Amino acid sequence: MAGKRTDARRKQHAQASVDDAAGQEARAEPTLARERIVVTAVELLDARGVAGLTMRELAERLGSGVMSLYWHVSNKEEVLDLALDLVLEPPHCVEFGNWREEVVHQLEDWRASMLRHPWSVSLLPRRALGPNLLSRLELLSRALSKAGVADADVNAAIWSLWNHPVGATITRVSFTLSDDDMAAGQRRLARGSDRYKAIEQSRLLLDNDWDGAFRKGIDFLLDGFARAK
Amino acid sequence: MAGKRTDARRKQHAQASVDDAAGQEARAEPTLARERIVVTAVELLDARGVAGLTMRELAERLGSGVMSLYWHVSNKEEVLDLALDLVLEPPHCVEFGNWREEVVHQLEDWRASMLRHPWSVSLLPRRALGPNLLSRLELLSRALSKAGVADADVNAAIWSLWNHPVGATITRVSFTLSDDDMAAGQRRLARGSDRYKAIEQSRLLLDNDWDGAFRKGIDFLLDGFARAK
DNA sequence: ACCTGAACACCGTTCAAGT
DNA sequence: ACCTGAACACCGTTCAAGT
Repeated sequence: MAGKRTDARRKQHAQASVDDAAGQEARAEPTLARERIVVTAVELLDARGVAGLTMRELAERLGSGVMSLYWHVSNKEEVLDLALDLVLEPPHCVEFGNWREEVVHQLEDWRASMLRHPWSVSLLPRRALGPNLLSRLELLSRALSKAGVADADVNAAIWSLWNHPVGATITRVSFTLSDDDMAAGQRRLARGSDRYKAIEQSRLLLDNDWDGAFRKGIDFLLDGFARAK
Repeated sequence: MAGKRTDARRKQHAQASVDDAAGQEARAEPTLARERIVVTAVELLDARGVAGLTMRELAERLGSGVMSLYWHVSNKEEVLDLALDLVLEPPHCVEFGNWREEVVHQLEDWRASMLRHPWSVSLLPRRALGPNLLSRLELLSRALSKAGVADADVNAAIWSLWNHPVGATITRVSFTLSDDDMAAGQRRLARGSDRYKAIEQSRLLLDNDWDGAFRKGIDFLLDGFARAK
């Protein structure tokens, strides 16, 4: 969790890690192999999940020896960082008339990106924030700056909006169970039906309009901001 | 991610898995070892994080052979499930006068539990929901039933509240960096200072009043519900 | 009913070489 | 500058036995 983050003994080329955004036009050649690795890693993650990403398997898919990877990449950790970041690329900046639509669009796009690559959400908690995540945060901040939220509340407002897709996607992924698990869950609910009375009554776990609930959640927040104004 | 969830070839005693809530008073003896394992697993996770939890290390801490664990537990996966669930035990039901305080209390307690065991939040996405998580969902549903939210919105309201601590805790954990990372992040921001103008200006990443922002987020949502009523 | 050690099929990564 | 295979120190888990 904490880990050894001090990568002083990094190979020189590794300045071009997730960390830096500048200077990406120069020396495009060596970066190419790096990109191939990351793209293939994403494919592998899509196909086999986090547990399926193995340096050995990754190398095989690339038709190279395992250790060749380590010239382009310092770690398996770094492969995960890069794969996560690749998948979270923000949308090209669309200009909407009103800031409300802009916020909704940004958050829905983010959620959609994560749902397209369900492993990404499980990597979110333990990875440092990559540049693409930072860019999204920046875009969100800008959109919200037009909303006229009180100065004292604006940061809290940004974080609340930010947390919504994160939480919603995790919830969605962890509550989307195999049919077996679903059946087991139903049985569990039925067994202790007094314990989970409210859940059963509201059909909370069966009413799976995740998209609608997500959208409504954004609206609740935005309405809440308006009221706090 | 998908994985082999069909545990037909489970040892008999393993009916007493996370799944079931009934029949926990009978035959307390064998369960004791199970509990010891889980408690020790939590200690180990607290000390060394997810990567530090090893069946071998766990056995050593318990003073037993590695394979002894497998009589009480079918998997490392199951150890993680049980550890997660143990840590998410809901608070004893306190009766508040108003539902608003009740909701706030529940969500703050949940967040605090996760922050006490930061590894728990990284396990949330990939584990099925244990009984304690379900209980929390039930308690939240009940508290909110007194809020008078429109029928069509009540489930979306519950999910929005539910997602808030999940997202907030993940954000808090992944933005709480080592000092090294913090410095690196600052440098990154400074370098592309036009790219991250809004973030810098609002001092979003430096203003680390996480508790306050979390609480305000709840209020935004609750105010949003009131408006949608 | 409960515990065990040996063994298997994997991991990520170091190192010393190759071209 | 880029790639490689052998080797090391780990993993989780199966199996066949022990008590």
